[in-house]
Parts: sequence; C-alpha cells; structure tokens
Amino acid sequence: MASTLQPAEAAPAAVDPRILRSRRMLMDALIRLLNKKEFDAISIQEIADEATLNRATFYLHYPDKNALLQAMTAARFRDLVARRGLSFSNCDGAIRAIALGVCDYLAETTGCPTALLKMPLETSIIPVVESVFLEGAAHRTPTPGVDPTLLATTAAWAIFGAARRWFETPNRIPAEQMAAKIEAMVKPIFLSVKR
Amino acid sequence: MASTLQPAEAAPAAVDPRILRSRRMLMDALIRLLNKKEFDAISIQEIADEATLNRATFYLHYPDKNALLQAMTAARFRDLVARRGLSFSNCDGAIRAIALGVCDYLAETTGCPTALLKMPLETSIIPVVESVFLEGAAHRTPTPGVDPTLLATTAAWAIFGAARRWFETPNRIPAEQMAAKIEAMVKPIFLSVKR
DNA sequence: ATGCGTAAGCAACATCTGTCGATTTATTTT
DNA sequence: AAAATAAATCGACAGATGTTGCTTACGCAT
Repeated sequence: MASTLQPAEAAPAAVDPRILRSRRMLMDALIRLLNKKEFDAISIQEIADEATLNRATFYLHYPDKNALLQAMTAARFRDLVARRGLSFSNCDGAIRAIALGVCDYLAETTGCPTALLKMPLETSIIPVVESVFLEGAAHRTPTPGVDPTLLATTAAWAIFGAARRWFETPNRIPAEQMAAKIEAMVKPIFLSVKR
Repeated sequence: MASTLQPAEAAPAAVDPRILRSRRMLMDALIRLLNKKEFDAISIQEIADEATLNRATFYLHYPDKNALLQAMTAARFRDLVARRGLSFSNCDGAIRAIALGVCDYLAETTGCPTALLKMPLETSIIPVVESVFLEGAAHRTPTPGVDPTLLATTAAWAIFGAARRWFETPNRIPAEQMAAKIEAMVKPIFLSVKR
C-alpha cells in the first residue's frame, strides 16, 4: 500500500507520455472490469489484458492491485473535487459541499453494487479530503496551540465514515440531505478548538 | 473481507473446541510472526506452519490473510475494551477513555514498528468502538429524529482517524494527552444534535 | 462404548503473483 | 538525424493461492 500523505510521491510527476498512457489504460481497464465483477475476483493478468498491456508493465507502475485501485480512486475523487471547485476558502457550506462530494463519489462509482464496501477506499479518499481542509487552513490565520493537521484528519475520517455508513444503508435518503447531517456533526469539530 | 457490523456473524458462535483451538492457534501464530516481519511479507503457508496446522485448515476458517488479521485485531481490541470495562454508561470521560483505549491498542500492538500503518485495522477496530457507543446509547432516552447509529459511526471514525494520525507521528505526545485532545474534538459531535 | 457428525490432515491441481534478464520500441537530447 | 535514455514486451522462474476429493482423528450424544 502506498503512503498516506504524499500524493506527489504517489504519482511522481510523470512526464513521459508512455507512462501516462499506460497508467490511464490500466485505470480505465480496472474501471471497466469493476463493472463486471468484484475487485477481489479481478486478477492482475485480467487488468493487463483488458488494458492491452503486458503484465510486467503493470508492475512497472504499481506494486500490486491495491495500489492501482488507490491511485485510481484518488485520481477520480480528486477530479471530482476539482470539477466542483471544492475548497475551504468559501468557508461556509464548505463542509457540506465536501461531504456531498464524498457521498456522490461513492454513489456514482457504484459500477458494481456491493463491491465498493469491501474496498480500501479510505486510504484513497480520506487523504484528498484532508488536503482540501489543509489547503483551506493555510488561507487562515493559524490558531496557536492547535494542530490543523489533526483537525483535518479527524474531520476527514468523520466525514468519510458517515458517508460510508450512508452509502451502505439500504434505503438511502438523498445525498444532499445526508450532506447536511454530516455538516451538522462535523462542523463542531472545528469550533471545538476555535475558541 | 468480513462484513462490517455483524461481529456475531463474523465469529459464528463457535462451540466446537477444535474450532476455537485452531482459530486461537492461527491468531497466536500471526501475532508471533508480526513481531518478526511485515504483514505483507507473511504467507499463509508460514502462518499455518507457525500454528502447526495444515494450510487447508486455514481456509476452513478464514477466506484470506486479511480476514484473519481483522478477526484477530477485533478480538484483541474487544478484549482490551472488556478489561478496562469501557462503556458509555459512565457518560463523562467515556469518550476520553475510549480514545485512550484506541491509542493504547495501536501503540501496544506495535510488535513491528512501521507495519501497523499499512494494515486495514479500521475494519477491525472501528466496529468495536461503534458498538461501545451504541451499547451506551441504548441505556439512554433516544433523542427523536436522531439516528444514534450515524452518530456512533461518525464518532468512531473520527476517533480512529485521530488516533491513527497520532500513532504515525514521529515524536508522539503521551497517549493520555492525545486522548484528551480527541475527546475535545469528538464530544461536540454528540452535542451537535443533543441541542 | 459405540457411532454419527464434523474438523483436521494430506496431496495434488490450475492459476496467480512478483521478479528477472534480455530484447524491442518509443521519446528526448544533442 | 543520430545517439542516448527509458519504457514496453516477452518468456521464464520459484513460490503463493485457493480449491478439491479423500482419509484420519476428534468430540459429543445416545
């Protein structure tokens, strides 16, 4: 599994078009396969075949299946965050927007219904949520004696956990409604130290 | 991977002493091996050998390595909770006690230093924390319109995430101090709806 | 104590995994 | 345009994985 907090290291600023192409093809292949079968049931051989790449090429980019899943999830979620322009600058409603992003992502990526739950998505999504918070915290006068990192981590885990619980609930309430609930729960985490 | 919320189903009320013996031996073997090498570097063959069991017997009890790790972690953490008599009845300080439990567990189980971080511990520990909260919530007059399950899940993820961040920090502050911080952050989650 | 049910042991299987060295092909640099 | 650099392919390897059919040994209830 890749490290938790260095997205830059995880995707080491690939420039060579061949590298980008291979990685994109692998991710696309995985997405396609995930619509057909469970993650655990997919072999690296299959992924490579589906991507029309040699199996050895896979290992050139990712140490194992999980690393690919993680990289792919992080990339897709990061993309969603970028598309929506999520940031912590426009402070109010930011938490709700982020929570909605996580909920939507979980729901949207539901190629295969029950499969997502058994995936190590937390290691992909949580760091991204965390970084959004941290980026926002940087724009702000630092409260002395408070570690913004800890705050960001705690909030990110709380949001993801809540969103995950929502997602695995049979008859879900609308994502927007859930996001509001999550905001109500998570906002106080930040206020807890703000004063 | 086992399901998230049915500990009873995960360990299906084993009665046959042979079953208990085998599972115990497998867990003990894993613990012993974890003190020597990383989880990823341990093969099922090794675990079976160390447990003086046939490899096929392993598959009789767990579908894969992760399932064993998860079952083992859940069992050990549950044990720690029981030893300390953690519950949510004695409401005040309960959150801190639970947070301390998680921190201590992470630190205590550090047979091999860096290995714990790469493990899917969340699926083992979080449900236990959650159940402690839920058990406590049962003893309490239910606040209408509030889903105690959601609260428990969110708090459990927040606590675990914070504890995990603490654990992976190079120069850690004492666990007690960290537990206090966590309490400060997490308590408001519950108050957020108690209104 | 005897016998039924079921767990544990055993051996063999097809497949997957991760890694290697050697070769070919595609970029970038000069 | 040619040379240098680096990625992709290929075949092969030892080992691990998950499963199966069969036999042996244990635990429990009669």
